[in-house]
Amino acid sequence: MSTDTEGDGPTTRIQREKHEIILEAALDVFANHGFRGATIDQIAEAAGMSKPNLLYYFRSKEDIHQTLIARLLDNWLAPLRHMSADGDPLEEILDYVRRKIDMARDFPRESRLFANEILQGAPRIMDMLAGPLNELVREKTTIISQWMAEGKLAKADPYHLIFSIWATTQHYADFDVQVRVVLPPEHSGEERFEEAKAFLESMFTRTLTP
Amino acid sequence: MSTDTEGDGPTTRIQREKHEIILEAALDVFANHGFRGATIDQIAEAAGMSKPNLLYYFRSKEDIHQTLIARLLDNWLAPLRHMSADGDPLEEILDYVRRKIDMARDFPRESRLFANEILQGAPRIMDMLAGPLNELVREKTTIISQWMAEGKLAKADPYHLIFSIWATTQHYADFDVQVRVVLPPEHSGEERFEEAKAFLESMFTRTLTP
DNA sequence: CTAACATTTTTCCAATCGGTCAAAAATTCT
DNA sequence: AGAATTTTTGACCGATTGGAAAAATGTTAG
Repeated sequence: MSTDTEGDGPTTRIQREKHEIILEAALDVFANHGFRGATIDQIAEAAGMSKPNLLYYFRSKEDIHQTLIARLLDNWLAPLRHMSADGDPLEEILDYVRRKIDMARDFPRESRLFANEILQGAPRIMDMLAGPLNELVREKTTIISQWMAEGKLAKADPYHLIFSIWATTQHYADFDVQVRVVLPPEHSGEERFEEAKAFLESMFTRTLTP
Repeated sequence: MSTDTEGDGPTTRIQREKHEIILEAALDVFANHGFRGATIDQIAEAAGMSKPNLLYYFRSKEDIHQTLIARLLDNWLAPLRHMSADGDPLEEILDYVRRKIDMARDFPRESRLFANEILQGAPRIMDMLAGPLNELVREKTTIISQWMAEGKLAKADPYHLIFSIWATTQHYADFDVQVRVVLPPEHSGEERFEEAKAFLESMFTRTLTP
């Protein structure tokens, strides 16, 4: 029978492998061309198989994309979830910044996939934004506000603080091409992520130190 | 349809008007769907004309897009160009931040057009990035470094400072959907730009005050 | 009015798109 | 081994795409 039914039914070794290969290839293509810009042929070629063969494993282009997005969202919120009310306030936030920079370095395609989705109006993830993300942010901004009220952090709008963390960190993945072209040659190696980390640590420390 | 007014130029008047209408419509479509995701039919419909009629004014979809990009780049670099070595260092930078936020509010489609282009690897504006933009940034980072060396600003990497300004300000245009969904209802009106401005002024002031 | 020109519409086309289907090939099961 | 099942392929389809051609419709100058 076909394997593209939803449930985690009996999947063979080949099926699991091919699914992985396809998703890996699709991540590459979707991240660089967006949903509309990507073609099944492109993904199939990147995955080393024919288009009908790919469609044997996934019902449709949407199906692949949705699977990719669903996987992404888990890891995407992890760093923010990790922020704990029990830790040292500044250190918790700096940790969050560092983790996000690491993600921009280690998973740039995932970041661009997400960025593409938001840019196009987030049609496929609006529920997640309005639901889990909204709630998570509300929860964490509450913690941050608490810290500020207790004098452990300088007062600032916690929502815009989070936006600025998202923006600055994801920028190094989403606008990587621009960053690399603009940076002078002696800084355009992989060390730009460590430089960014240092800069952002300093910026947010100054911003949040009471 | 057509016509009104007599013309000063034999053929230029109507053409200029239609060109404007088309570019305005195309900006809307390109910003929301990307280059590949946009169709000539969509643009034509938004411009209130038929596809062949649109193609009478522009040779191709690329032609429209390139015209749009070329126009954008002028205004895009204007705020950074405006930064002067003669002004008060901190105030020059805060001015830049404010102008960029204003642009995110007043020209979000242009920002998303640009973001789309960079996300896709900047194939059509690589020359501009590697040329004029690179040089402009080099020029301004030199000024900033000078200010820091003179003790007028706290020391920080000027390139990453500029990146953080780009990222935080453009975020409010490019990720507008997310920003609106995440912000609590009482903050999701148009005042979010003023809040952002206040937050970013504070952040960059703290970051750059010696 | 009419000729010259500018604009618009109608019709069409080749390429590409996402996706189907039946049959071949490979694999697994007994 | 052979049967049953899974995987792969090739041939094909309808819809959409960017775009061309040319006729039809204004518009304007003489």
